[in-house]
Amino acid sequence: MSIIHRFCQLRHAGERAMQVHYDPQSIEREAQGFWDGAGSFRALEDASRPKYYCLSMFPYPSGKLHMGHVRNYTIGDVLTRYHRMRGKNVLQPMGWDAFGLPAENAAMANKVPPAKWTYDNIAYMKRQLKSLGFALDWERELATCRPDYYKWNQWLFTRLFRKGLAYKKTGVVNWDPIDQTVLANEQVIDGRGWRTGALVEKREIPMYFLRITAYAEELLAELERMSGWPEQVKLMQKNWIGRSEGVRFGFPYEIAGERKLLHVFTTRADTIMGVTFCAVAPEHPLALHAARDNPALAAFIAECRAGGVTEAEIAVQEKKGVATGLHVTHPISGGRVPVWVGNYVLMGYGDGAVMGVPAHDERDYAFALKYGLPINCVIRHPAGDDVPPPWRPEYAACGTCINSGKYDGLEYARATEVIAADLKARGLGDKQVQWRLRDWGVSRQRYWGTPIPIVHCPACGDVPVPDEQLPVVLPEDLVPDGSGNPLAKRPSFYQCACPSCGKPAQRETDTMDTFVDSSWYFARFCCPGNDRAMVDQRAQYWMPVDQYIGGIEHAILHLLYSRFFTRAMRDEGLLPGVSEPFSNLLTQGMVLAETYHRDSPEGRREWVNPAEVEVTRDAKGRIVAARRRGDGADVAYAGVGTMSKSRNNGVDPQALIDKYGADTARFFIIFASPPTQSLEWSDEGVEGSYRYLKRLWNYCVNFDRPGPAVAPGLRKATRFEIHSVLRQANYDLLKHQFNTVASAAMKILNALERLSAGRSEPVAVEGLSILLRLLSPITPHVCHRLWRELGFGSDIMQKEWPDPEPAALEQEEIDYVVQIGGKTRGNLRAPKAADQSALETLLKASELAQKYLMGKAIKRIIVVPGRLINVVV
RNA sequence: GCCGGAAUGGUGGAACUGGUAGACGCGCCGGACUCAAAAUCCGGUGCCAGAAAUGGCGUGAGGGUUCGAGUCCCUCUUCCGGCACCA
Repeated sequence: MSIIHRFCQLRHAGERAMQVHYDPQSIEREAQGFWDGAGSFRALEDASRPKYYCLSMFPYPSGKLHMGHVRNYTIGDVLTRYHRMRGKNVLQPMGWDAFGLPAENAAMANKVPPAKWTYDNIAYMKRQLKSLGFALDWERELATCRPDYYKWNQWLFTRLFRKGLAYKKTGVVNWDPIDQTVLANEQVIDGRGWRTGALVEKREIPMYFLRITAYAEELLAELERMSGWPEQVKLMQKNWIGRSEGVRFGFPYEIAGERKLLHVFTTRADTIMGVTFCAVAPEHPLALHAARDNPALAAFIAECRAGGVTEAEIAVQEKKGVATGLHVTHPISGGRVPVWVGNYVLMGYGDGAVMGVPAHDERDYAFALKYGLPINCVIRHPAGDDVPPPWRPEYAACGTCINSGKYDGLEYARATEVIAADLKARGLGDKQVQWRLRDWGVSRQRYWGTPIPIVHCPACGDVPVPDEQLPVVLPEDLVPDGSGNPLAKRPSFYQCACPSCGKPAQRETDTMDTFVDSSWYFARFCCPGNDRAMVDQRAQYWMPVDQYIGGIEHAILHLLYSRFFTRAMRDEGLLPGVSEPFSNLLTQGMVLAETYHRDSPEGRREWVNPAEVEVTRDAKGRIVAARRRGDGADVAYAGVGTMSKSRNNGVDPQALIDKYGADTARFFIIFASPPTQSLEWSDEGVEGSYRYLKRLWNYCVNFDRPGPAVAPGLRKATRFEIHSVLRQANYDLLKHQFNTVASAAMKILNALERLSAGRSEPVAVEGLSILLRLLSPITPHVCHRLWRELGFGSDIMQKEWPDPEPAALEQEEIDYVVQIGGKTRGNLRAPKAADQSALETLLKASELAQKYLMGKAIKRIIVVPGRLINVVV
C-alpha cells in the first residue's frame, strides 16, 4: 500500500486547517482556476500515446443551457475524466451548431439580427459550460455561423457538385400562400401556417440535393460491423435505408400516338397476374396529363396539394383516389388496366406509381373495396384460395401462384424469377434493388445558414463559385420579417459576375440545411485554425471519434448524414481510411419533470412550474394534494413529461448551480438514472445528492480525529466490501452504467463511516483514496480539493484509476442460497471450494433440511457453483 | 399509419450470462440533539394476514418454456423517440 506512505509524507508537508463547512462555490472556483492555470484539458497530438476522442453533440445556442445539455455534457465529461485517469490522451472539444431557424424567429420577435442574438447566446452559454467544470479543450471551439467554418461547407459542396454528388432537381415544400414563404414542418400546425393560419399547400420548387443514395449500399453494409453502436439505432438506420429487392417494369400505354411506359416497382412480382389497377401520385405526369380535360380529377389533385408534406401526415390521412380514365396494358396478359390517382402514392419514392393487387396487399384491398375495383386472388395462402372480407394478414403471405396461367404452381422465389425473365424478354423491365433512402435535399429558402456557392448565369447555367472567391459571406446585419428570404431582397448579395464568362449573373440565395454543418464538425475539431484546408493530417490522429454522446432523437438523420459526409470526405482524399465517424455511440435519454396545471373556470389551462409547487403527502408518502406556493392555489398533478416550454416544467440548471454548485448538479444527473434511460427530475433527489457531498466533506474534515480501535474482522470485511464495490463499479463504468458508480461511491462512504476510523486506520486511508478517485469524474471539484487537503497529492487527475486487489476479494466461505420445492428457504454457509456432493452432505445435515425436507423425497439437487443449491422434491 | 424503445414498492432506480426481487437514494414513520426550528445523526419501511413465529401474494395485462423467469418465447395495453425543412 505505497499510497499510504506517500499520503503521510505529503500530509506532514502541507498541514493546514480544513474549512469546516462544504462550500461548493469557493471549491469549484478554485478547482477551475487550477485546471485553467495548468492547461489541464489542452489536447495535443502525441503518436506515442493511445488517443481517446470523446465528443458530445454540440449545442444549438438557443439562449441558455437546458437540463438535456447538462446531462449530455456530464456523461461525456465522466467518460473523458475516466479515460484520462486510465492513461489515454483525451480530446474533448466544444462548439456551436449556430445556424438555424430559432435565430430567425427570435429576430422577428425582437428585431435583432440573428447574428447578434446567436453570438450573445454563445457568450452566455459558454460561461455556463465553464461553471460546470467540464474538461473541455476550449482552444478548439468553433461556431458554424463563422465564415472560417462554413467556407468549408461551400468548398466541399463545389467539389461534390463537380462530381455529380450534388445536383439540382425539384422537391416538395410547405408553402404559406399568405406570407408567400416556405415553412418548416414544425411551422405547420394542424395543416396551417403558424403565423398566418392559412391552409398550407405543397409546392414543387428547384433545389439542390446531395446524392446520399450513391452510398446507400455501403452505409447499410457497414452497419453490421459497427459493434460500438446500439442495436436499436443500427436497426432504425437499416429500416430507414430500406433496401428491397424486387422488379421494376413498365405498363405500356399510348398517348397522342406515342408509345410510353408507366413504370412501377414491386417486391411481389409473383402477384402480377392479380393486378386490377395502377395508382399514381397526384404529382405524376400521367395524372397531370389526364387532369387537363378532367375537372373532377383536377379538383382531386388540387385537394391533394393541400396539407403538409410529412410522411406521418400522409400516412394517417384517409386513402382516397380518382380514376384518370386512362388505361395501360398489362405487360403479361395484355389486358386493360385502369389508372387511378391515389393520395397515398408518394412521388418521391420509386417512380411515383404502384401496381394495385387488392387480393394480396392490405392497402390495395381497402382501396379496391372502397372504389369497387375487382379483387383477383392469385396466390394460395395459408387461409385458402379466396380472399373474403374482412382483410386478414394471411392474404399477404407468400405462397403458390394460382389463376396465373403459365405461372400456376410456382412459389414466390421461382415465380419472381420467371416473371422478371419474361418482362426482360419483352423489354419491359428487370429485377432491381430499390432503396427507401432518398437523396438529401439541402436547399433552404432561409437567411441564417450557409449560402449555397452557386452562380446562375444566363449563358453558362449553374456555375460553382471558384475556390479563390470562397467563402460566399453571409451578411450579418439582416433581420428576416417572415415573408421569404431577406437575401433575395438584397441586390448587393445576389448581383454578381459569372465566374465563368464574367457577364452579369445572379447568386443563389438559398442556404444549406443546418445538418450540413453538423455532418463534419467532429473532423474540424481535430484541425483548429487551419485556414488553408478543411481538415489536415491532425484528423488522422484523432479520427474517428472514440465515443459520441447525444440524444436518441438523432438516431437517424444527423448520424446518417454524418456517416455519409465522412465517406464523401474520405473519397475527396480528406479523411483517408476513415469511413465511420463514430466508433462508439451512446444515446442518452430525455430529461423529464413533473407537470402541474390549474384550470380556470373559463376552461383555460395554466401550467405551473414544479419549482413553485408544494405537495402534501399521506402517511405512506403518496402525493395527496399540491398547491402553488405564491397564492396557495390548488394545482393538479398531471404526471411527468419531457421538459418543455409548453408545459412550463423546465428546471433551470443555472438556479441549481447557483444554489448547490456544479458537483451536486452533476452527481444528481448521473445518479438519477442510467444514461440511456429517461431521467426524471426531482428536487428531493438533488437535496439528497447535496447531502451526500456534505457527508463526504464532513467525513474528510474529521479524518484526523483519533477513532476507536478497529476489530480485525471488521477491518477485513470492510476491505472486502470496498474492493467488491470497486470491482462492480469498474464493470459498470465499462457498461456506461454510471448511476450505479455513483451508488458505489455512496456505499464506500457508508462502509467507511461504519468503520468509525480515520487516518490511523490503513483500510480507511486506502478506502478514501479509492472513493475520491472513483467519484472524481462525476464530482471533479470536490474530489480535487479533498485529494489535496488530505495530502494524497496535488492533482487527482494525474493519479491512476483504482483497480481492486485480488487478495482483498478472497473468501474462504460463502453463503449459498437454498431453494426447496421451488421456494427460497434460506442460506447455507459453506466452503467456497465445496463440490456438489460435499454441499449435499452439508445441506442434509443443516437446520434447513430439518425444517423443510422432513418426510419429503428428494428427486434431484441442482447446484450452481458459488451461488445456489436447489432441491427438487 | 410505419420504424425503434420503455413499463419493477409511495418514488428514482438495482438485480452478473435464467439463480435470495427491491442494492443505493428520495419520501414517509419513530427516536436523539435543540427553548424551538433548521441542519445533522440513529432505527424502521414491498403488499396482505398475524401479538409474534410465520404464511400468502408480488416486477404493466394474459398465456408459455424451465428445477428456477424482472430476465427467454407468444399475444395485448399504455407511454416515449423518429418519420427526411426543429435541432
